[in-house]
Amino acid sequence: MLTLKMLRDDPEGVVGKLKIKNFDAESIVGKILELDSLRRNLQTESDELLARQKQIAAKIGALMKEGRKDEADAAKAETAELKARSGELLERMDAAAKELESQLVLLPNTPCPLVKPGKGAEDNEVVKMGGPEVRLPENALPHWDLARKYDIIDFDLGVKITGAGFPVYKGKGAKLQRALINFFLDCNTAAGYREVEPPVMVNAASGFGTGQLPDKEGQMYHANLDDFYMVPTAEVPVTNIFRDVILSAGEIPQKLTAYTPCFRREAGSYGKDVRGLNRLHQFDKVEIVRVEKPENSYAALDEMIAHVESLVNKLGLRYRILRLCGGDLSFTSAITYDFELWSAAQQRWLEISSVSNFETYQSNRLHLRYRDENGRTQLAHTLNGSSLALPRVVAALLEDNQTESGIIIPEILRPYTGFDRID
RNA sequence: GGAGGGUUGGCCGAGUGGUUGAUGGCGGCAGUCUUGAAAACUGUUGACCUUAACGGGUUCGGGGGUUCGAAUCCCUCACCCUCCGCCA
Repeated sequence: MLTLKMLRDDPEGVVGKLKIKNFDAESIVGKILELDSLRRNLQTESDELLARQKQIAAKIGALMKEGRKDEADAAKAETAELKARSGELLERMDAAAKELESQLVLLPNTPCPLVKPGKGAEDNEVVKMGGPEVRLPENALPHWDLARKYDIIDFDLGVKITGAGFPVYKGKGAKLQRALINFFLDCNTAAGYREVEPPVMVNAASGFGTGQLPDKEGQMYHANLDDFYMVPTAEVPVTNIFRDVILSAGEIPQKLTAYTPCFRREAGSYGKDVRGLNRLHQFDKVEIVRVEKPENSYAALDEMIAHVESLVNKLGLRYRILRLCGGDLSFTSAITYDFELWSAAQQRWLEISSVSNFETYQSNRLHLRYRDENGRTQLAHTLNGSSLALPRVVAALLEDNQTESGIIIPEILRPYTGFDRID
């Protein structure tokens, strides 16, 4: 969430920036500032009362020690009224703080200056195109037909076992998944990211820390009995490693990578968007997460983009990089670059990576701080990116590399797959 | 799942109702000594809220209660440990 300081220092600025996200923050910001000053006044008042109560209690202690019981009893009477008043004040203060928090959580992150206004996906800016042109053979098939033809991904079997969106990978299909995961992890660790294997279920505090809760509750699978959530992305458990942490000067930056299956309810999706591997309820993804000092976070973002681009290039796939416009930015992001692969058989771009800087939006919720040169604690910046999400990489790879004699595995993956084609 | 024992500052560890935000040790930082380092000695060293500042307040796993006063008593939740049961 946004920091109160930001809102106090420059409320108009925040409202203006949020307009770029097509978010009208005017009334919420006004309410927050009102609640903030109310809360602060109540606190000052209540602090004074508490200070007096403490003084009297200390006096009573001293009197009791000296055996002056009558005087102590007289002092006790004094506190009765103070107690009642401060009790009431605390209640009001608590209510104001709660209300303030509930309003603050409604505000999305402000976009950084590079983000342009726009309504939605159609206004995103293509910042780069790369990779070879795709030339398909006659009668090229979409990946769901290829999957059936070579018996490598079984969507119907997944429906039987669980439901739609839970495919079963078989044979070379399963091996390809494992190869891609290992390939991506190896590339990431070679680039200095430390590998972690986190839990794939998280508690509510973690969901709140990265911003999935409360507003995106419906996107996560929830285990009622234990109040755990299936992770929608490794970002959640990995970033929460740093919840309530103060990093010392030597511990920042942090660069982590993790593979996890990801679980998304995707309520409301339908049609060609969800066909085959295009949108699943369970899928595999390798993620990179960074914790940076504010002054370094944009350089880190550029590094992450270059790194993800290097992965796509190694796979030899046609891609483009988009800078999302304000209207398409996620709630928590200050800036996001999307990577998309060209699916020639489907004649559409498939999103395979999203690289974002959250600045202090997550760290404020997480209480993730670091100690600066002066020994003061400051909120750190968090960033993350997919590197990469498997299903659509697999979709594009199957479709774009299909030939009469089977699907050609990119050279770089062969040590991982142990085969050079699927046929 | 059953029974019992725990949770104190960066770490270890005292503390069972009255200046205890908390003895002591380790670690960190600064200084003395030393050519330098080590050792020794001295000092210093949590976080958060509020304030222009002085100051004030909160914080001994979380929440609630008793009391003039709670790290200390009571209730409750979470987590950890031990034993039993179950088990990849």
